[in-house]
Amino acid sequence: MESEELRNVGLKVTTPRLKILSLLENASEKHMTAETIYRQLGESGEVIGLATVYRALAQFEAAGLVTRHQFDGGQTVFELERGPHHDHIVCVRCGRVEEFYDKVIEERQRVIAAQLGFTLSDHALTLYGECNDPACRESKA
Amino acid sequence: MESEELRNVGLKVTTPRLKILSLLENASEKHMTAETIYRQLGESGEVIGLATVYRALAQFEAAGLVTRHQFDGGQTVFELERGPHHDHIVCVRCGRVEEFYDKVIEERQRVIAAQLGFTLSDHALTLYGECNDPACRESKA
DNA sequence: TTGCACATGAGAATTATTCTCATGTAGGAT
DNA sequence: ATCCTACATGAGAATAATTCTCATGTGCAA
Ligand SMILES: [Mn+2]
Ligand SMILES: [Mn+2]
Ligand SMILES: [Zn+2]
Ligand SMILES: [Zn+2]
Repeated sequence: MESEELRNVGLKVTTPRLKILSLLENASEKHMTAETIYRQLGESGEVIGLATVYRALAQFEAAGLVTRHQFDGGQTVFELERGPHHDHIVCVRCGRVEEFYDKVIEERQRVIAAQLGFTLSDHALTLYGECNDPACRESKA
Repeated sequence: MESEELRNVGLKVTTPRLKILSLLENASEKHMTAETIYRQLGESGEVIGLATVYRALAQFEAAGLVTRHQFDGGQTVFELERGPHHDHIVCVRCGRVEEFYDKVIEERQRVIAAQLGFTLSDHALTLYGECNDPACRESKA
C-alpha cells in the first residue's frame, strides 16, 4: 500500500500524495515532469495544485521514494525509486529513455572519486544518441 | 590568437566575443556561469550586456569552442573546450570541481549504447561527493 | 473530539534564460 | 578608403520552470 510508504518516511497520508504516487506507479512512461503529472491528474478528474505536485515530489525525493533527473534540454523528470540504481540513455530525436546498469562503470566511479580524495555520495550519468526507431535513423544533420 | 578561433568557426570578431573568450581563458576557475562572466567583465571595466554573454556562449557551444555543464542544484556552467574530453566530480559542500578522464568508462558507454541499439553521440557524467578540504569533511548530516 | 502541526490551492514572486527591436559595426565588395 | 548590408549588441520585456506566501483545510496523536 502506498499509505505505508508515506508513513514509513514520516509524511502524512494525504490524497494528493497518494494520487501522485499511484500515477507514478501506473503511468506508461516512468520518467515524468511535474507538469505532466499535474496535467494527467487533472485530466483524470483529480485536480491537484501544481505547487503541491512540486512540493510532494521534492519531499518524495528527500525521502528517497523518488529520484530526479535533468536530461539535456528537456525539463526535470521524476521517477519512482523502485528496484536497484540505474542510469539512462536518451534518444536525441524522439526523447525515448532507456535504462541500464553497468557494474564496471559504477566500480570505476568509486575508484576515481577515491583517487581524487572525494567521498562519493552520488553521480549522474546520461548517454545521448539516436535510437533504433526508423523515424529517428533517417534524420539529416 | 582568439580572433583566429572566431574566424575559423565563422563568427565575426567582435569585442564582446573576444573579451568573453579571454576571460574564460584566464579566469582562475575554468567552469563559469553566464552571470559570473557578465559580472567579472563588468568589474574589470568591460561592460557587456548579459544577453550578449548568453548569446555568445550559445554560439561558442554550437561551434565547439565551449562546453556546457548542468551540475545538480547550481546553474549552468561553461568552460573552454581546450584539450581532450573529460568528466567532472563536484564537492557537494564547497562546490569545488575536479576533472577526470577514464578510458574504461568511456569504452563501456560505447558498448552499452550499442547493446541498446543507440548510436552514441554524447554523454554527461558527473560525480558528487565531499572533497578532502578540512572544512568540507567536518559537516554533520 | 479536539488541537495543532502540517498540508493544500491559488496566485504572486523569483530565477535563469531567451526574445524583441532599435541601433551599431565587421568586413567583403567596390 | 568608402559603402553596404548582414550580422551583432544592449536594454529591457517576455518566458518558463520552479518556489514562495498566505489564507484555509485536514491528518492524526492525545
Ligand atoms: Mn530511470
Ligand atoms: Mn571541465
Ligand atoms: Zn528515437
Ligand atoms: Zn569541498
